[in-house]
Amino acid sequence: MEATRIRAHEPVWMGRSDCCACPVRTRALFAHVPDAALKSNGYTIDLLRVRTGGTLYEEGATGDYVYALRSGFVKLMQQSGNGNARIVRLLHAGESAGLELLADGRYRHTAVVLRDIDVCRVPLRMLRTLREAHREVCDEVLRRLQKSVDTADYGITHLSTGTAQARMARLLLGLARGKQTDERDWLMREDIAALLGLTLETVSRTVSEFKRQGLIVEHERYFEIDRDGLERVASN
Amino acid sequence: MEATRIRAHEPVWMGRSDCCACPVRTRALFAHVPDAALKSNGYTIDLLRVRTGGTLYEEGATGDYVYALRSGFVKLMQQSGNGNARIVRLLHAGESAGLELLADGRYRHTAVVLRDIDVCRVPLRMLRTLREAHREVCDEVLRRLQKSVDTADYGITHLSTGTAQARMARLLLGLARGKQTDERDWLMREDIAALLGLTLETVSRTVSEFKRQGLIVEHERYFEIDRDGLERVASN
DNA sequence: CGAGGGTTTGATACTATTCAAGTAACGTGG
DNA sequence: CCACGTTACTTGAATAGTATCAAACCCTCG
Repeated sequence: MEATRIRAHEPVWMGRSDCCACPVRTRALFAHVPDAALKSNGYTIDLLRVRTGGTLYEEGATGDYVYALRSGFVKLMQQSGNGNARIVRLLHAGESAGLELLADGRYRHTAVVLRDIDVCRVPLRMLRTLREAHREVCDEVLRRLQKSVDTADYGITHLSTGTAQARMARLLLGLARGKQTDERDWLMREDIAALLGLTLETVSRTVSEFKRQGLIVEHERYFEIDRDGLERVASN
Repeated sequence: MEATRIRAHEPVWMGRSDCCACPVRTRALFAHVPDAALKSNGYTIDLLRVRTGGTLYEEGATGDYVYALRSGFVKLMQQSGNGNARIVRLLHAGESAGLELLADGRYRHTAVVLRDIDVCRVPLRMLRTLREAHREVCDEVLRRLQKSVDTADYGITHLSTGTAQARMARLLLGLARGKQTDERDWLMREDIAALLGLTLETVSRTVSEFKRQGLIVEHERYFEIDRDGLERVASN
């Protein structure tokens, strides 16, 4: 069953993607490209499904595809000097991965699926072509890169600074909409650790401590949070 | 003399900047824009000089100018949840600051001068105009944003991960060209601390320890470094 | 039922922070 | 020119915070 287990992580071809009928059309990479230009430009976008644990691409590899996430949840990881990898960003539906190919054709991270994804595989050459023909694509790429910068800066300033409790509080506040986290954004302790630059054990202890203090309640795959309480902890 | 001390940090107008004669023309923001388009577009770029300790702009403020650094050294800082600020990036000649205005008109960092700068103050509207007229400007902005992403990711993965010694070693290796750091890139202990997410005292102790181990020799305003030794420390 | 993944907890060692004191170099004003 | 304050840095001692190693727990799944 070795082969089956590996295959479970392989991308599955789900058909040719039709951008014009994309569920996230309005916030997609090609949101402002006319339907006509999308339909006939000589390139095709494939729609792939990748299961939890699968990989889109590896850090340092060259590649010819940029990915646009339709649904699911992905982590972008980088190897630190020593062995342990660090998560630099999390991606949700509507976001894209691998845009760095535009600069020099090489992926910066290893993209690992945290929750089954449907993803559009966009040929780099198609993106280049559309970017040249349509100013709006330029703008959209710029917006996405700026968002990456902002998220990375947030990672430095808020998720890599302060005590374990402060970092954890900020992460929970960032993940939650209202007073609970989305179960689609569930992270295991190990991933939280890689995101905050801590060990799995410290994260586990911090979560336990928050529970004791009544700052969070853990449910099946989401946390119920006390925003005011966590905000106090976050500013320590 | 209070007024004088403040004035010493104020930008000084050095004249109108002539991009066509820019010392860093080939690697400038408008490197690939024809001379003609730069000379007559209705906007002017002023050349300013700001002394060490001066500020280009403040985090959270709206603004109408993007800055292109001709010479000198700048730190981009962000306030963390608690009081202490964190340095997220350092800028050198040829790099630009405030490109995030293109996204939503608001500066993300406080830009503080570490070493006297000459800087071109580019009106945001001029940048927008040239970006629409010249695809190369789009590409140049993209390259710069991608570099920001890369630098920020490096900050997470290498400068905010591991022991104080490992982070410090990576910083020194990053700052040095060959076997010594450039005295134009000199950082005080406090800034190193803000860059690595450590305290000033820890940085001081780490530097002392490196000296004892013969990994570095401190000169007037630069370090002589043992690359192999530091690389060993960096991978701990 | 046994195996493995994800998690918790304890004991201990290590690392970094904090608070405090002190040094050295520099520039300013009396 | 010296006294003084300021800035940058160093060092020590006590403490707080985290990592590490080890053991055990709770599920789920074949």
